[in-house]
Amino acid sequence: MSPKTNPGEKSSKKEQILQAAVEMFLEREFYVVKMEEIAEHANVGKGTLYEYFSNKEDLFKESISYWMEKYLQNFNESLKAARNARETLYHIMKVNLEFLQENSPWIGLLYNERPSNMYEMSNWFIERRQHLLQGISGIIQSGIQEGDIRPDLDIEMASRMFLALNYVVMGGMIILDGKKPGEEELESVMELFWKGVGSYE
Amino acid sequence: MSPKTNPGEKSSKKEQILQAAVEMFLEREFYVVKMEEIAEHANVGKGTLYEYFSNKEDLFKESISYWMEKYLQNFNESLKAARNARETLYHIMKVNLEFLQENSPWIGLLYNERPSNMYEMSNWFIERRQHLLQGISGIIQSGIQEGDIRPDLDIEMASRMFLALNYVVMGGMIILDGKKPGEEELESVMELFWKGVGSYE
Amino acid sequence: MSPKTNPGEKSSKKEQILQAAVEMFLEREFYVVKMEEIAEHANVGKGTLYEYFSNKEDLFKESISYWMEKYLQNFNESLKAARNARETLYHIMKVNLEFLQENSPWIGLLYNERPSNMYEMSNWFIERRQHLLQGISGIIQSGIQEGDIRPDLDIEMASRMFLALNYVVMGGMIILDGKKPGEEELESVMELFWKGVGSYE
Amino acid sequence: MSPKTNPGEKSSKKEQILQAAVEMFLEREFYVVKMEEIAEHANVGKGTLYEYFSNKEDLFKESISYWMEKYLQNFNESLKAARNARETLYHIMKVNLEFLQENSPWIGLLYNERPSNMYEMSNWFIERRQHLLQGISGIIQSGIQEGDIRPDLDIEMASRMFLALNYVVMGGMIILDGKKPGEEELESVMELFWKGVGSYE
DNA sequence: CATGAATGAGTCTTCATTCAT
DNA sequence: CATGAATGAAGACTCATTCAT
Repeated sequence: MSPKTNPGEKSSKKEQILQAAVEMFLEREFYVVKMEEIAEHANVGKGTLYEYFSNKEDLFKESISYWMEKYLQNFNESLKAARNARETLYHIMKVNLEFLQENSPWIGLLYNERPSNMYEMSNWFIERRQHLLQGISGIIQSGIQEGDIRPDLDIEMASRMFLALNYVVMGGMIILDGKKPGEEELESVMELFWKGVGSYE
Repeated sequence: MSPKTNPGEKSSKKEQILQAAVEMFLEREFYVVKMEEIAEHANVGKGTLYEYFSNKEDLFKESISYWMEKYLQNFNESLKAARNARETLYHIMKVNLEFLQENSPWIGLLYNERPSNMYEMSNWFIERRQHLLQGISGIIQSGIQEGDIRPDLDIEMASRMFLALNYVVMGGMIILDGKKPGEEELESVMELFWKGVGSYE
Repeated sequence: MSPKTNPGEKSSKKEQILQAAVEMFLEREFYVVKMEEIAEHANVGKGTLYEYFSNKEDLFKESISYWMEKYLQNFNESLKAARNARETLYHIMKVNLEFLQENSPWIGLLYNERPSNMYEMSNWFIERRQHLLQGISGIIQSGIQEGDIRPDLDIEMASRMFLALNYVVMGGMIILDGKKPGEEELESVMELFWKGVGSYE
Repeated sequence: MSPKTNPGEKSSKKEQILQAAVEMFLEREFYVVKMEEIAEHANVGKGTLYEYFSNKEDLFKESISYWMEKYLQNFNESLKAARNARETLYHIMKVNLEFLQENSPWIGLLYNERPSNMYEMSNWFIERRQHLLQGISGIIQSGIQEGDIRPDLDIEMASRMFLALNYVVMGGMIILDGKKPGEEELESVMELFWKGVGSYE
């Protein structure tokens, strides 16, 4: 009967706040989101926020981290399944897209190179981004070993390009067009990544 | 007597402000830049800002536009020279990079898909971005006609990808690594864009 | 079962709180001491404070009263012993000093003329202070009757002066110089009070 | 016509605020005085306070200092006139009293030994207090040389006693009784200081 | 009785904007 | 036109107090 007896179903108050906070921070800028709004959105009192987070910045960091952690879990799961490089990347792109659609168009936070004035946070982001890049680099290297990917490319650059592609897909399709990309579109993007734009001359 | 009588030597007060404003907005977030700072930086009184701009948001828009217009001029010039698609794109990438290095790492403003809460502004950006995309689409289409680019690709997607690549190149090299990308790196990026990552099967 | 069944060994919860509260209020300002801190210091829950005291002001008053009552007991005992005026006053000064050293430099609360904005409290203090003044007045009157004190002085003023001297002695020696005044210093202060500064003309 | 043309008559805005602030801080505790009230009392906007003082504590310090400086000027002038010790001290007491009546009953701030938690301020006070004590010590020493004051007394203690007496006079007469002490009362206090309470046995 | 999680009224402080000079 | 002193609306944060358990 107590809220604690049902831990899986009813999130703790801290998570309740975290959930409300990400939603707002992912939609609007840090400076525009007001603590009071977050409290309202989370159905708690203004003071309660400060029971769990020492200040706005802390709440911001923790809420973004909270969300990003979930994103990275997703990403890591995509890496596990044994598949060839192309399929793995395709799968990542797909799962990624689904995650974003369910959650928020805000993976930009992760891809964005923008140097925030919240330097501490910025470092946190850069680290996570490195993690993503390394994961992708790994796939590309496997791809090279298996002969699927040409061995003469700049691996790091290619990884970054893949990240950017996700960004493009996300940005172009979800945000701007507001449509859920189907297999077709994903395939088209993968083709670009795989074959490039050049024609066989 | 008018400040315009000396156009080449002394920029008008409005331009003076504009110049100071971009510099600050390109470096720090909108909400962090204070009107007073801009006034100081521009060597004018705080009240003077309001002689030329109705409010902070307006100053922001105008100053960013001012800067972006210069960027677009650059971009448009890259389009003019008669060259094949690949050379044109390469040239755009190069000039783009140089412009950014001389100015600021902030082309993110242009590439960023992030929907600002300044919706009006956002639309302005989206329009300019469309202009960029159309320019690139044009080049790609020419490329297709000339047989340099394979005709079966999704042109819009490819254009977006090119934009993202610039962002990635810029972000990865200038901001994160702090190094000036040379011909070599640019070539490597173009290769990726052109050939993709896949090996010749 | 009641906490009072063990009166000597374990003080009641109320006294526990009272004790913790005085210690804090005597050291830091009313507005700086937080209810939560008091609760922690007293090893009780925050809510428990409100079981025994209706609010912070009440707790303040009661805790200060609690402490002051102990002080007044001390004072009253000094009055009892049959001695001549000078010895009694000397004794008061001495005992007073000892009490302060064992407890806190905060007799200022009692001597201080400062009108607090807690007017109710202020009245309480003034009453206690009157009690002190009356006790001292009584001694001085006895001294006059016994011929030890000159009969032409302003008794009330002299009483106040004696109080102030205690304050000055206390303040000057304990707080500022941080030294324990010995018989010598006390004697020197009594001399001043007794003979004044003037030379025999 | 401009307010600046009449500098002696109409105080600058900073002084205007300072004046309002002392009045409030001298009457009520730091934590009880609200910035908004001060602004109202000074007839300026809330924001204006922050044009001249960086925060509440700063305003407090500056306003108290401002007032105390005026007090010390007064005190120093009392020292100048060539008179014998007793007359000088009497004069100090009198002028002191007048100053307090015109200004505020708050010289307690200066006499008070209470260690504030605003340590910086506290040091400032202690220094000023030392200045007072030294001034008085000087007078007492002169008195000894001139044979008016007995040479065997503890000069520092006597100085402190004199300060305390002023406190007593101030507290007892102005604050508690609310009456303006006349020559008679002052004389009575001086007598106490001079002759002490003891009778010639 | 005891508790401490939850609360929101109340503060200080910032800063875009105005307007008298 | 140019200025910067003045302003107050708005927001982050604190903490005494309540109340469900």
